[in-house]
Amino acid sequence: MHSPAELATQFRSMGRKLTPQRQLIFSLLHNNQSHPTAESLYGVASAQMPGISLRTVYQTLNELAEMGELLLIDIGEGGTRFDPNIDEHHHAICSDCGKIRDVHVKGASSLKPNDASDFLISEVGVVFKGLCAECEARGSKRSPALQAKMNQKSKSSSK
Amino acid sequence: MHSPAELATQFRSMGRKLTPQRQLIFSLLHNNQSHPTAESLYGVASAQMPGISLRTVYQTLNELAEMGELLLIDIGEGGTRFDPNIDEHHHAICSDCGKIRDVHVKGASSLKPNDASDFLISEVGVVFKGLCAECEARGSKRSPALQAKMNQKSKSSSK
DNA sequence: TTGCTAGTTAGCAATACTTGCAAACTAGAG
DNA sequence: CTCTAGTTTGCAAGTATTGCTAACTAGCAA
Repeated sequence: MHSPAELATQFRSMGRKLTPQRQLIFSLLHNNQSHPTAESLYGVASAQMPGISLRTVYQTLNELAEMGELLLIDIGEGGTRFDPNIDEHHHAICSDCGKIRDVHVKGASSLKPNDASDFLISEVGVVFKGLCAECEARGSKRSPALQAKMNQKSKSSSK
Repeated sequence: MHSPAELATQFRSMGRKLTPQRQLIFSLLHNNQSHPTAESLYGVASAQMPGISLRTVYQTLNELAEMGELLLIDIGEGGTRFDPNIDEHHHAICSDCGKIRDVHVKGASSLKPNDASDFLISEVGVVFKGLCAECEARGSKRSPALQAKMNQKSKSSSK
């Protein structure tokens, strides 16, 4: 994502207005590596600007995504995550704490399905699931049942 | 996924009952490559067993997933997709028609993030986005804006 | 075959996430 | 300073999924 200042210019040049709400969201997103959900961003934003609406957060997030300044990640856990990092990268998701980490993968962009030569690839995404360093160190272990349940669709793990 | 007959045995051996509803769902899932949503399966199931409940479809699907007989795929488009193919494989998703295709990728399992050596990988997933042969042939082109919108979170594209 | 009971189903309420809508508001051009 | 197109809010509505529970039934045992 571009810097708040650059985004400001960009917004104006598109006939969009630079409102305090948008400025706040830009700044909260800048250098944000936490892959926040709309809701979590709203939480932080509310602290600094009481009264800001969740609707506005969603709206601005969607606008940024449309402009290609944000990526949307959907890991099937609660809501959509927003990623201000738009360089080519991939994700490592901890199945225990749910944290998502940006990672780089050598050779990822040259991957090809070996049984779908007729598919015109425009984008390749790699997702690693496993344990992050902290959870591994903590010796975190869950019952296979719970683990399975989590891998499927836990709606509340990391909130 | 195992055959309906094998699943029947498996269910019973776990103290679960083999109901007509479950049998129907097993058979609808067997050799199903369409990556259905719960809703779409419900549609087909209803045709053959009027009165079956969507709740039951969800329930059975979740049970199968817990047993490891199904994989859940979440592509951030409408609902969760269920994949009876549980062998190692990956997915190619057409950004135009939304279809998901199972593909195999040589070397995928040996991919590693090159900047997260402390992450303990348990699973690697590769997703290709692009155009399937049909959509490509049809010369399908969408406006960049719409395209962006679709990539984000279209809730109604392929239903 | 019958009866019993643990496991299931159906249906609706409830929840979580996200968007649609309309009225009130405001950034920024002139 | 004015005006207006673009914004923000708050709430209703929509979609996807699960919780709850009364009625039902598969499958065991007699």
